[in-house]
Amino acid sequence: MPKLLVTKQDWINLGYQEFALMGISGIVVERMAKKLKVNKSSFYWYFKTKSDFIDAVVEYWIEIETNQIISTTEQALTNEEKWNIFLKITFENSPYLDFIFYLKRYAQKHEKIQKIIDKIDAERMNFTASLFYEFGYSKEDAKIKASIFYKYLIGYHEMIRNKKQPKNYLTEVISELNHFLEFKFKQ
Amino acid sequence: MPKLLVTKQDWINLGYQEFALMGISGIVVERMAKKLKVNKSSFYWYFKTKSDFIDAVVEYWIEIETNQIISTTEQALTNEEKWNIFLKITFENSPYLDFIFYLKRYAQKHEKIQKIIDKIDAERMNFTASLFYEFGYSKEDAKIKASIFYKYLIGYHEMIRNKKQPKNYLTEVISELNHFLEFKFKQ
DNA sequence: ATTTTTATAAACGCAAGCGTTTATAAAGAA
DNA sequence: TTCTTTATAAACGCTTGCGTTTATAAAAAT
Repeated sequence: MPKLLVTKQDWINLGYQEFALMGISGIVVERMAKKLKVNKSSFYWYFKTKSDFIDAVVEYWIEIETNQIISTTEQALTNEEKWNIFLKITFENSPYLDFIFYLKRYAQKHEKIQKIIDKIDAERMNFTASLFYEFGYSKEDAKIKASIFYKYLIGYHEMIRNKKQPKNYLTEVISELNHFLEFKFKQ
Repeated sequence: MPKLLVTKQDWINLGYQEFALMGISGIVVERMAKKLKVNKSSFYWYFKTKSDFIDAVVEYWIEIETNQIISTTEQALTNEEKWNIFLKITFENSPYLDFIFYLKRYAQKHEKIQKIIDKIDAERMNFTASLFYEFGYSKEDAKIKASIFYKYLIGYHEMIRNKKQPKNYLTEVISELNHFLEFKFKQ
């Protein structure tokens, strides 16, 4: 084989980035080829169709997005530490947060994707609920609070977009969370 | 003049619809012309550029979206009635809700639009806060509660998208709202 | 009754994007 | 060493979309 200029993963990484920035309309083969400084035939070598490519990108997103949140949080030893890490990870702004936003819109016409999204949303919600349960809520309350928390989280990110997030952003967040989350750790 | 097939407002209405469905990538002159069963020269007759068209669509959105919510709500006589109308209007699903979401993404590269959005968001938030103030909160509390409410509202719509909203959706909503909104009306 | 304005059609040239086909050079396998 | 596979380049045909230009018919103005 010739010297490999661009790997399959390079394409997926870029696709992930572009989709998070512009959604499905950001996935433009020739433009991505230009960015990777390679001919588009590289794309069609690795992926039969654009649709296959999207699938690969989504799979990659699943891998890094949710799994990382869960595994990172669960590394913590104490509940308080878990909570702090969880808050930091979930509320910290990132250019990739829009990925799921655009994916939900894309899913309007792609049932398979909608099922994936429902699964991911449920996983996140369940994980949050399990955290809240550990923190002292009953199972039922934990579920309800997680549901409210998740919606608040989405709204939060929607409101801070295109704004720079201050260093002490968690202070304000926690203060608002306290309006519907009662558990408190020693500070 | 010849018999007018398609008015300027027809174009704007369609643009409004398309943008709410697909964002900026939904504004495609020739596709819209096909939908209106007219030649695209009609478009370029009314609008010098696509950018001018977007501006007109945004202006239209401002007109009908926020103003309607506020004026409809304020028609109510009692506080309880206001609250009920407000809840119904804000939580009821509509295909046009995505307009502001896509507009926020569009605003990433259009500062003028971002300023419009900030203004609208502030207006909505202020209106909500003023409602909550009427309902008994202090001015400061009303502001905080409105801020939480608005985020919850956004998250709610993000979560029910692509799902059919049950008839009694308000029951669940109110039950969750009660976790951070204390005011209650006689039922 | 002309003339002007209005609103659309038809056609044009151009750029971008899709997916395919053909060519080719480097690496690995035989 | 020859043969095969791998990864990319170059070129092609086709479609979509942009914005412009030219033509034209109906209504309004003169």
